[in-house]
Amino acid sequence: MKASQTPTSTKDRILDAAERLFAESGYDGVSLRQITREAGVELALANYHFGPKSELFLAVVQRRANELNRERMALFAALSTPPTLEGLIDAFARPFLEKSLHGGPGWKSYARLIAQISISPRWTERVMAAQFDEVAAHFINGVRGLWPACDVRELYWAFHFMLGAMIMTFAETGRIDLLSRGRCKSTRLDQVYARMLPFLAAGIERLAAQATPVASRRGKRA
Amino acid sequence: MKASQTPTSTKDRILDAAERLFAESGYDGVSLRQITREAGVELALANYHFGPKSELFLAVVQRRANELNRERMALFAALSTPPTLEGLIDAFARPFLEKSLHGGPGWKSYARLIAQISISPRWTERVMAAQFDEVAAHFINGVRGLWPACDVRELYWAFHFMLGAMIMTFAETGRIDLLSRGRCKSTRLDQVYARMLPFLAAGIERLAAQATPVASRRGKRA
DNA sequence: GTCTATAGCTTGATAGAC
DNA sequence: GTCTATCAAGCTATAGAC
Repeated sequence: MKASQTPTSTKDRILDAAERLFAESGYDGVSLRQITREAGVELALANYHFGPKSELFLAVVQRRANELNRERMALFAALSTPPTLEGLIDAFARPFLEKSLHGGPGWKSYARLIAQISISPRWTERVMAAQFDEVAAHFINGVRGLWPACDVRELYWAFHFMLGAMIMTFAETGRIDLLSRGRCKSTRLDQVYARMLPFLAAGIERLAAQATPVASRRGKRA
Repeated sequence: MKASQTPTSTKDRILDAAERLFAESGYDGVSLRQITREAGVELALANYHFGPKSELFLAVVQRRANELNRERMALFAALSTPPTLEGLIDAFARPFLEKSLHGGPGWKSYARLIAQISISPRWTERVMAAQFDEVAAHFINGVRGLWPACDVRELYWAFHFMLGAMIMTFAETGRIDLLSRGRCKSTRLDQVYARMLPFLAAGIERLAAQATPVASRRGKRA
């Protein structure tokens, strides 16, 4: 974007540090002092550039949300017509996977941050709905095209379950590593992803099929 | 348990208030002053009864974890032999559903608290693994009995996705209410649960079937 | 844009009287 | 077990010099 050899601007240094720390300890678990210390800048600069702490938090979320949404929309646009269900799920989830795997450590932090926000009613409306509902609606519409006679509510619920599984996956909590005594590794996102896709596709298919009148069923099969 | 007409002990008043507030704002989002004020007791009593704040937090989690685990184990024990997959999922998830629906407001708070803890690596080992791994292993073993030739790792991952969907459901964030413009209601846990069960069963079945050598497949079907 | 200095509060924890 | 009082540290936010 910016063609210059300055290592990183003060604003970006603050955003990076805030992202890392918020992801680790949550909004209330981090102070502006910790953030500016980590960023190597003076305390007062956080307020100067972003205003109050809550605005800094929103700025952290927004920075990557736009990029994520753009990539998701691009993948939706590139799908075959009609798309496959797995294609739709993949278009929604893959940008997160790719960023987390190859986008640098900031994206890993971001994934954990989104996980916290997704779970907390406190940020649901201001952050989740505001940033992600448009793309979510796009996904739902795509699935709807595959089961036109299915009650939409089933598809909303299916999306809700999908979100839960995705968030858990990208948060990389390490829980499954402990439970499986090391046989599974949360950090091997590529391996988890390869299982998540069929798991979610099967779940969505069953819900949709159950709610579709037999007379109007297409011969849909994996 | 305790046959007395005392309304509630100081310890329980503190636990109840802490549960409600921690669930709402997270560990760092609540002060001991808020908790004791809400409980109607003096600040110093929190420390007297529970020690440092972190210990109070653990006490809040443990109080209901034992009850939950006991009920889950009872349901596992009452399953048919061999159990059905939906029966196993139900045994694991239903206690949470019933408590959240009819156990009083404390259980609703508890559900949100567990959601936060499940997502945060900070509490994964000390809380989630310590409190819930035993029952989780029981669940996995049950599923394993249904697909003896299936690689266990697939079942761990399936459990991981299931947890994500469950947590998202019981947290009742209201996200899906906004996204669906009121057509779905997070608070109608009974309705969500009726969809969650087949969704998860289908997902687990597909993962297990994919990883099971064709030669050893039983004629398993919904 | 950056820095120092500080105001005004809140925090977790405890000491000591009852 | 409960209360009051308090400490030392941390917090967000800002005013004002450069």
